[in-house]
Amino acid sequence: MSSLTNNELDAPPWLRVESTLMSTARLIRDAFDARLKPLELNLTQASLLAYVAEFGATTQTRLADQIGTGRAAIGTVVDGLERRGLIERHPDPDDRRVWRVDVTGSGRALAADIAGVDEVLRGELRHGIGREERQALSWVLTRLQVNLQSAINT
Amino acid sequence: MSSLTNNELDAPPWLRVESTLMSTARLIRDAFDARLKPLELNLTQASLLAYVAEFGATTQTRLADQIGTGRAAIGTVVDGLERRGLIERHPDPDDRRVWRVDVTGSGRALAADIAGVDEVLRGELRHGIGREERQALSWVLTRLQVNLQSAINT
DNA sequence: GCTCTATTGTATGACGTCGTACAGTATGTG
DNA sequence: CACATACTGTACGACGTCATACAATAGAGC
Repeated sequence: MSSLTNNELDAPPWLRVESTLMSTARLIRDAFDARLKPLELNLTQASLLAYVAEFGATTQTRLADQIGTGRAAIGTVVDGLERRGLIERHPDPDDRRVWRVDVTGSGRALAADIAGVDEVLRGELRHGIGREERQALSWVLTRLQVNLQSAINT
Repeated sequence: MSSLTNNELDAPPWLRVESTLMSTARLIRDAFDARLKPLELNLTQASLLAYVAEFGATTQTRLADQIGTGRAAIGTVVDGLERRGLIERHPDPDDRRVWRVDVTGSGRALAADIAGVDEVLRGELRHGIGREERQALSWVLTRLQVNLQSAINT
């Protein structure tokens, strides 16, 4: 069951806040996956479906950028959701290379469930964390991303 | 190239701070992997090696708990590092089920390089982020983990 | 119009991790 | 001592993602 990860005491000293952040990210994925399991979706599939339901017919490359995964991976995700009849690929009249990925009726219904799951879970995650703390978190994360980005490009 | 992930504007509204956190975690892994590449190590391998170098002969299950991955996966990581002569498996005189994973001479040398890489990179990541901000970040993350843990067990 | 470059989606093989099942061993209980 | 239960490391199959290479198509420059 591993109670939290005991990051403060005997974690390898060369990974502290960073490792806490990464284990938190894993827990977020686990929590969403657990809540989405009744819908037979994982977080990636749910993100894709929700995005298409929200913004309408979308290119796969755009989806890949939004979800944060490669184009190849998105292709298989789209395949799966399409097989289940949740989305459809329509040809784009203006660009014959691309598919316009759009949500179907049952897909839209499922997207509503996803939104419900999401709202409930995110409510739970806010317990004991004030608005200004969340904003501070967001700010530090953004700043961290800037530093990380320039660290990677070196 | 994707500049940062533009999470504030057109990210799916049902994922905000959480998605920022997850993409930050991915960037952390990427940054460490990039810096560790000259040593031909990824973050998991480096964590394992550094931990053993720091705390001495260690059980694989303990390593799995510390690194935050399953026992099966740790086994293959240990295999790889052992093949490269960086660590050794010694039988435990008191418990014939377990291996005592210990670092070799060359492993210890490489662990020193890892520590150097780590210190440099974490220094870069601190740019523009004050001590109290880092502490606040750590606090919120810990609190988030508590909420996540109880969300998962439901 | 033609040519060169960029972009889209896909196929393929690889990697890292997971979940499960398993044999070997330890530990507690009668 | 015998037995049941718990734990360690491993084998195996599965999944999700990645990197690369590719054909088809678009767009820019001549």
